[in-house]
Amino acid sequence: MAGIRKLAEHLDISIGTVSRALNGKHDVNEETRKRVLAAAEELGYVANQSGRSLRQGKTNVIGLMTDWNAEAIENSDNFFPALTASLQSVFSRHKLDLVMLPCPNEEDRFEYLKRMVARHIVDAFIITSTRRNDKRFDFLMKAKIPFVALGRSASAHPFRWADLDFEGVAGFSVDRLVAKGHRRIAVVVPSSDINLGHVFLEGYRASLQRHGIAFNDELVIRVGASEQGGYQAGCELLQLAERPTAVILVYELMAIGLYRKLEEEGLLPGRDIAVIGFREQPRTKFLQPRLTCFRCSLSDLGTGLGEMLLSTMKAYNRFYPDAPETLIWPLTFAPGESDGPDR
Amino acid sequence: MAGIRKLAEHLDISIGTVSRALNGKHDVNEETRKRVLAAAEELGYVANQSGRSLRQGKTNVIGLMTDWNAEAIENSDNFFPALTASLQSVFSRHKLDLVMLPCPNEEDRFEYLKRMVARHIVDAFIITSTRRNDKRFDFLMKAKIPFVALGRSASAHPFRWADLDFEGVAGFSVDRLVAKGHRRIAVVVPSSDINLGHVFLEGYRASLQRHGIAFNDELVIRVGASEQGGYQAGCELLQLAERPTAVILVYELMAIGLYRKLEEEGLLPGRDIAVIGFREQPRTKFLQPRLTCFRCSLSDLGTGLGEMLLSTMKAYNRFYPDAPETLIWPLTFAPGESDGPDR
DNA sequence: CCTCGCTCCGTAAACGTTTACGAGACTATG
DNA sequence: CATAGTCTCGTAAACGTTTACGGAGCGAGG
Repeated sequence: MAGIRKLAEHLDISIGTVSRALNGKHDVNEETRKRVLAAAEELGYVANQSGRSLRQGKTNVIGLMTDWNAEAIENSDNFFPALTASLQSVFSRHKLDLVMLPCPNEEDRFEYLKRMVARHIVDAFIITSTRRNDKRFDFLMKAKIPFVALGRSASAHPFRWADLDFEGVAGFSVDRLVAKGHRRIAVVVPSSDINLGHVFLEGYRASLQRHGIAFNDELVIRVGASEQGGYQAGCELLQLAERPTAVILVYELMAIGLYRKLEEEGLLPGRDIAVIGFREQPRTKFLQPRLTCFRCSLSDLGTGLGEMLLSTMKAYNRFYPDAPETLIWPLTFAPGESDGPDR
Repeated sequence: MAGIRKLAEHLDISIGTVSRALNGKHDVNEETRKRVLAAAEELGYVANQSGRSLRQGKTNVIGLMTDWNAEAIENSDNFFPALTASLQSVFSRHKLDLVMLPCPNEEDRFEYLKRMVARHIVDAFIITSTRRNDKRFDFLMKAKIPFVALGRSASAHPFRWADLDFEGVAGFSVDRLVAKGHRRIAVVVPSSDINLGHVFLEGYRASLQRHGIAFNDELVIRVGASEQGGYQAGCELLQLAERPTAVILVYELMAIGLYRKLEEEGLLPGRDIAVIGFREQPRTKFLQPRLTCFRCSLSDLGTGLGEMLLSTMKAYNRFYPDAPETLIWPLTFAPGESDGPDR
């Protein structure tokens, strides 16, 4: 309720000067500034964000847009909360607040984004769960709104993104399995249009080619990105005429369902079929035999994403989008027993 | 960029009428309203939130405040995301948006809240991780800002809250363990001032008394609300001169650490010591032997909380806070083998 | 003494809405 | 015909900031 006007007349100073003093403008006497700051502290004055936003045409708020229906929440398994922590800490140094924009998916994600843009509720976006064909990026670029993406897309125009190193993981996994003597290596990817599936498959394909192994479409299983999906993948794998000797999972929770299915069939990961998972998570740590997979620091990834967005916002008018920056985030190998003994 | 002014002159109508038409006021010709709505749709006009907020003195945004340092995120394990889904769906029906206010805890939670209040960034709050002595509630009530809490507190003034049924769980668990012949029942609670520990202990105490068992402070273990906390609790339990025959964990992830410690000592839950966990989670489902615990529908709890807040906001000026409403959320029993066979 | 530049501050106009108020054009009622 | 009431709509004043502009005061240089 304070208001800058109250503060000004309490100090017997014009509101313009008060505003300048609080915002650190240089054309104000240091003595005056001290008085203003002291009075603001005393009266508990904080600038009303609506007024400021209206005048400045910006809100100092960053929006993290996520798919957020019940299923997505369950399967994302604390991924975004872990990311927000480091994002938050990067942004807070620049007086920016982070809010999550949970898209309830009943309506289209594109419509949701458009509404958020029109409402002028945030200055910039972090877009996640990128699809291969994702209208959101061209829209944001046309609207000249800064953003970065977590994940790639097939947009015609370049934009800034960060992503996990799917190519690296695909190459490493195939190399390792081939070295152990495997030739029939299946891969399980999410069935949705989410882009990471495509990226991983490209890496997988290239790796096979390097080893002179023909790509076999039958060995690509597409299921939901969940535990249940992993179970279903297990069913499909075991129904193949010629059973694969190894399988790579592109989403971590799938490992849980796959293990369950294998156990039902009396099969043991690492002995009867080699299994490599993707990202290690608390829930996959308890699998027996221990899952061979990769580790990834989400907090560092968040920091990288945040700084990328800051640089985008700063440089926006000058050279964006001619200088897209991208970031491929490495994962470190975490060997278990599930991919079998070395040969 | 559209702006209501552009829209008005495109229609050759005053901006006042346009605004009234869009907001569904009754003093506008139906014919005119149709034209306005059509033009708004065509030009993609959506009201600028800053302007509206400034004029109306409200933002139509609800803030969900959470402790959100790295540790809290890890240990909350998808609890809040699951809650936001149902909150979101309740609020969206009333044209309200939900944002998460992640308090990075470096600074005091109280200061953080005060800043958010002064910034006028949200109309109402949902407060979580309530402490026994929590200054936030009295502050919000004095400031006349609507809120509900997830969890109770020891505030002098009544306010609206929802909470899990700790008393019910405590009573049920003690009853069950006593029926199985246990007399030396330990309990592990979070060591922080978080209020649920106190509530649970009261229920535990009352239950013991009903069964004529003396309360023994030695059997109350206080550790961090995490896997590691559970491990540490295991260490402390096993060091007691006279080992308890049963233990109740007031935070679910503790079970994982406790199992690990017991395994290291060659002890089996359910055979050598009875264990009852609190809320079942994906991560606790895999424990062997299966953990005896309780289930809870987070989405229904979120709906309840959301509606409680709506009613608070609506009724605010009339009878709040003289008519506090509270909600104790039930959990259903999910028996496993970890609490031993019946006798 | 005049002019220039510098420092500091006040004035007032925006930003995009909502809404109290009043006015004009009707209709109904007497 | 006068009056009151109803239905529409335009006018203009807020809401709380930030910021372009200009002016007052003062010292320095000519």
